[in-house]
Amino acid sequence: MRVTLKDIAQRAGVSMMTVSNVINGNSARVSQATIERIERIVVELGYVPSHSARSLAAKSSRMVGVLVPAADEESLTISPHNVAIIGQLERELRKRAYDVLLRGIARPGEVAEALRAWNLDGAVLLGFLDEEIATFTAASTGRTKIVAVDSYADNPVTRGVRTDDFTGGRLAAEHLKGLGHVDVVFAGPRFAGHGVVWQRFQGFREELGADCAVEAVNTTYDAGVDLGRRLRAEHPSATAVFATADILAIGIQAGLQEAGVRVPDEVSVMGFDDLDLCRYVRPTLTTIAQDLPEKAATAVAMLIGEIERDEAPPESATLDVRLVERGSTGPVGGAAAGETAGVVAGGGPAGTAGVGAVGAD
Amino acid sequence: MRVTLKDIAQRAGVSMMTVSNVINGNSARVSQATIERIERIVVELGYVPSHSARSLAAKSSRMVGVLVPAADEESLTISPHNVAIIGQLERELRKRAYDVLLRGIARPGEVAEALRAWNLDGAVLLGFLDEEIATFTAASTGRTKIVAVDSYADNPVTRGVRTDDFTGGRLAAEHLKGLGHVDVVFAGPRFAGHGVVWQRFQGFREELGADCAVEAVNTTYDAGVDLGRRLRAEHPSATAVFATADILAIGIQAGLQEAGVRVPDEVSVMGFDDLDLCRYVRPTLTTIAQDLPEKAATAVAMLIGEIERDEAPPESATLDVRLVERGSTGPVGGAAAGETAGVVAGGGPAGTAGVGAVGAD
DNA sequence: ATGAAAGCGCTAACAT
DNA sequence: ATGTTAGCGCTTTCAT
Repeated sequence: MRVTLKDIAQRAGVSMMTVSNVINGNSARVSQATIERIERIVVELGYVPSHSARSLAAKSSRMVGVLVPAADEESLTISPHNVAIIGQLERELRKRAYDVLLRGIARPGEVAEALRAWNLDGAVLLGFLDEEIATFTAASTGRTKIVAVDSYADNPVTRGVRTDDFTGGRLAAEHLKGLGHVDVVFAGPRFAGHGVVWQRFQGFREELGADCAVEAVNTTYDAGVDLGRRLRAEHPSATAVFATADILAIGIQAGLQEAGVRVPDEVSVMGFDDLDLCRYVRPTLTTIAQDLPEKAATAVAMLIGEIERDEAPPESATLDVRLVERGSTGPVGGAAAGETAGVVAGGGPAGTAGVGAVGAD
Repeated sequence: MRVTLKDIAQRAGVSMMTVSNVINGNSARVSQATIERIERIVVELGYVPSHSARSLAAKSSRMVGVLVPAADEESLTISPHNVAIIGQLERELRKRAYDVLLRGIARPGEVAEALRAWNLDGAVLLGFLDEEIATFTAASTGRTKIVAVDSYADNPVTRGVRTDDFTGGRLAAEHLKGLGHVDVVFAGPRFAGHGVVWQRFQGFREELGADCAVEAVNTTYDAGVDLGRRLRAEHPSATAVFATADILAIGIQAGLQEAGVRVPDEVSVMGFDDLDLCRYVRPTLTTIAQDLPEKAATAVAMLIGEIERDEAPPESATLDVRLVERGSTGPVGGAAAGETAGVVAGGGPAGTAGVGAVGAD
């Protein structure tokens, strides 16, 4: 059968509590000699603590939930962006000896349920909409600390880690404007007066200093292809598209090319995230990069801070973004136009050539 | 405080056991009237069972582990292929009311530890090497049922779900041979006399009916690029490459193009897996497809079968594969050679013969 | 059809 | 520096 604390205690001729203290590193209360003896026996017998028992007896489970949206009970298609984060979260949590419960959420009520069922110490909410988060937290979360990634739904029980989406939008506009683009399409999922997409739009719009068409589309490759195909017909004068996700941008680019539109010579395309994917496609995708590992690390640090040191709920964190120029963006009018503006194509990476060239508005 | 069984019992004027039976659907032992009364109170009070307590008292936890390799304690970079599977596994398990513990494994001992610490009912091992699995299972796994995905390490305690890798290799060779390719390079991670890669190689080699060069490279985009760049120099006469993973093939293709080699006109490239990625690149990637959702569903079905019905350890399952032809493979000698069959093309410089792609240069 | 007792493996709060 | 006493919330086993 299972090796228990009691077994160790008997074998060592001490009480269970002493063993418990040794196991949990409460060495202050035990003599060096017994510590060593117990540790030897633990190894010898191959003792593994029961987390269920600990979770039941103590107020903590050393387990945190990573909760992701599950469209319906039928699917859990994790977005490439969330995928990257989950891996990093697991790694950060494991380093700190926390285990991870991975859970798709189909109905709002499932959040509170998951938290209480396993007596989770904390939870990371990944990519939920602001209004969903409000719903979750309305249903009292008890003692579980919560951090929301990629959400602007600040409220008494939820802090967040997010990218500086507003600045990301600004940088995108700055880049496109610098290349001479004025007539631009903003493509992303439908948004209202808040949330990640809204922030990006605000920043983009403000920096652009002009109106821009908005295309509400799903964040998928296929939706992008569809938009790319009809872009010329519906926005004949547009010279650039800014998509709120790389996967969408890549689809748009493919749709454009399929329709015979040259990228970036006729239409420039930008994405957001800087997934590995951006380097795989042709032209390579210009995008706004966010530091995913840091995002995960920050989320975990915030969570653990609250859990272990019972720190005051920290401020929500906003991480920096930066522009990554690749091949999918170029000066208005195409390479030719860029060159007549005075730049000598020297063998530098495509896309960077035009930046200084078209500088004047 | 927490709502417990006891609270429900008191409120309903019955014993805890009756409530417990209702909660667990043991309706045979309770009258219809009390069932309804109890269910009403459960909802009213918002009762959520404690999984820790249940796991402790019962012999089951209704939790299964999804264990993935973690190169070192520092990283958990889940491969795109495993990522897709994890999402599907979670979905299948959630449908059956099992929770998922996601755990990166850095040291062999961590497997047994994870299983026992949480009293897991089962575990899915994802993408471990055959020899690693042997190590895990050597350290007795107790009552926990285990299924290994993508492994050939059959042994008394581990069944597996795998792709028909041998046939996959055969199909690849058949396709390339049909296009006239004879001088071909096999690219994949180093392999010995067993395992996924070995199977693919065996099938490939046998169908090809000729010797072929083997390039041992890591399964990454960058390693692929590197190989692509030097392919012409090191294998001047080769007309095709078969890579054991899409991501690798995509890198190879990029490296080739970068070196001025046209794909597929001068060199054809094939991958394995059929990730979404294959449709995003140009030319689109010909590959061997495996049904990932089915793979996950099968793994879960096997696991649950063992857990719940205590079925005899089933046979390991081998899933079908099929060829998906896209733009990265073509007849030896290039489109020109193919055109003798009747097709006239624009003879464009870039190798953009992919589906729907129009020459953009 | 329902209940009482015992304990799963552990830890918190006090002893000593 | 170590031991004792009570549970944590649930299920099992055996009554009734």
